[in-house]
Amino acid sequence: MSKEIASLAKALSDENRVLILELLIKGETCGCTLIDKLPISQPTMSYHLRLLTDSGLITSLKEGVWKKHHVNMDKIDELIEYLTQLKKVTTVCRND
Amino acid sequence: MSKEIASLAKALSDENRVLILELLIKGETCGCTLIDKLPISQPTMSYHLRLLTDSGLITSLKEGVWKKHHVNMDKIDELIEYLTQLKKVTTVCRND
DNA sequence: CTATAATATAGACAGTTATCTATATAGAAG
DNA sequence: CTTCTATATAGATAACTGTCTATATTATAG
Repeated sequence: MSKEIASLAKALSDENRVLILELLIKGETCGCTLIDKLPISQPTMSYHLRLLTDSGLITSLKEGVWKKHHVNMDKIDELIEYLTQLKKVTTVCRND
Repeated sequence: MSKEIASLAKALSDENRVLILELLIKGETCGCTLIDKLPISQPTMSYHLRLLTDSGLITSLKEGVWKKHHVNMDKIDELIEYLTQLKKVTTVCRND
């Protein structure tokens, strides 16, 4: 559990990756349009997209020459759920 | 914004730090009791607690010999809020 | 003042990360 | 088949991370 959370958090621990996620979620799907919007080279973008894919936060589908990327809402939900649960624990058990 | 999120995520990107957060939230407050529950040395624990403090995810208060640590719910909320907002964007703008 | 307990700092080190340039691969179009 | 476009891989590199041991600091108690 905490290992999975740490792994998702690691994927989000770089500003460029957070920005990529935002762009993807706003409707961008293709790496080629993303590179114009971030101050990184194409190989670096490829690297970040692979990391995000590995973490499960995005899914990638090859369509001819392009690759379409999508944010995996389940993983976002997983994070929200974990953090929400964390808050609940406090309200019940805090005893200092 | 995305920079702040990346920074919070980075603080959560290590399993031991996630575990520390869970222990703190369950009522633990003192580093000295934490070290018995994680497979790390005292200096390493000190290192993680400092990182968590720097990120704002926990606050630390010296009380005599001990130091009491508390999870900062505002930061947790900040993360939840951001992720929730991210989901909303999708529902409205997705056009692929 | 000295001993004990909690925490911090210093220094070392192996492993990981984000980045680049240069090059390769794969598919589409002429 | 060649050219163009999108993406991936290789190799290099500087910076950062998590960890340790050893030592220092700080506060309490005797």
